[in-house]
Amino acid sequence: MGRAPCCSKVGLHRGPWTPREDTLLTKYIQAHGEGHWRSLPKKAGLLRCGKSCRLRWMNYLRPDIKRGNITPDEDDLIIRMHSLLGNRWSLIAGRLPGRTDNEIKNYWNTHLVKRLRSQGITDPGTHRKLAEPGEREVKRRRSNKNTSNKKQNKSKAKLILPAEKHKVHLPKPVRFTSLPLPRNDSFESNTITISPSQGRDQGSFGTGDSFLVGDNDRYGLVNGSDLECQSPVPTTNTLEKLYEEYLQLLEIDDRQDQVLLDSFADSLLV
DNA sequence: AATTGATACAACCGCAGCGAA
DNA sequence: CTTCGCTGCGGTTGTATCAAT
Repeated sequence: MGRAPCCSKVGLHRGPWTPREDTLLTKYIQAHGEGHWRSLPKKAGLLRCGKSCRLRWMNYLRPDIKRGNITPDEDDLIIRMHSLLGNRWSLIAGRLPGRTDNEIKNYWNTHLVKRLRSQGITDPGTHRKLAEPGEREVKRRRSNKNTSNKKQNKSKAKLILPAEKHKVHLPKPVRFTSLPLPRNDSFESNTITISPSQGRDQGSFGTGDSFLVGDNDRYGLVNGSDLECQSPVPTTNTLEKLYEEYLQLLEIDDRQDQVLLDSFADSLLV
């Protein structure tokens, strides 16, 4: 049983991506578009698994990714959407322009779970104060992965912490443009110039007409003039729209109509 | 200054869904 | 209808960085 691994792991790079790998991947996708992940690494000259390339692109290199701290509006939206959709991170991410499912998942696990618990919500997974029998779950597939390891125990221990410790983080580099990249399409209108030898200074962030791609000294600068610079942050209007949409859903939720909720969730997939 | 623990997030893993053959 | 391969998703792990001691 068991499928063959997505690719032979022999001789492939793993772990953090280097600026050179990022450049190779970006340039290849600029030229050939997304997709065909399996064959992409070879064609792009990367010693990476296709899956790894896809992940790197989707979560980090895509030009429409917005980096930077989650805003309070986004924060609230994530909580509301999670209460409706559960751990369907990709659906939630789909409603937060520029945010990736991985980012939202991480944010949920590192910030929101703790915060909800500190607010007395003992089960952030269901947003309930007390565990209730027969609670509905929007669980996807896996059911019995009994991987209780030290990490998990550690995480559980963390969740007992009474209050979130507030930390101030430097803003992560921001990618401007929300143009969706059509699959297998070229980047003609989305040219990115990456020069790893330039601007290795986080202080460059947001200054002049250039901004960082990536963090700290690992990545180069992108010339802002080469990009379609659109609002890096959803406008208040956008968020208000989303709020309205979900307030309506909350009304539905009040009626505890799971069928409707599920159909809504399905509609998001369209 | 060194060590230890906590935190954040990038990256990996394995499985399910889906379409093509 | 079945099989196979690719892609996408969510859970989990690894590790760099920061804070506390």
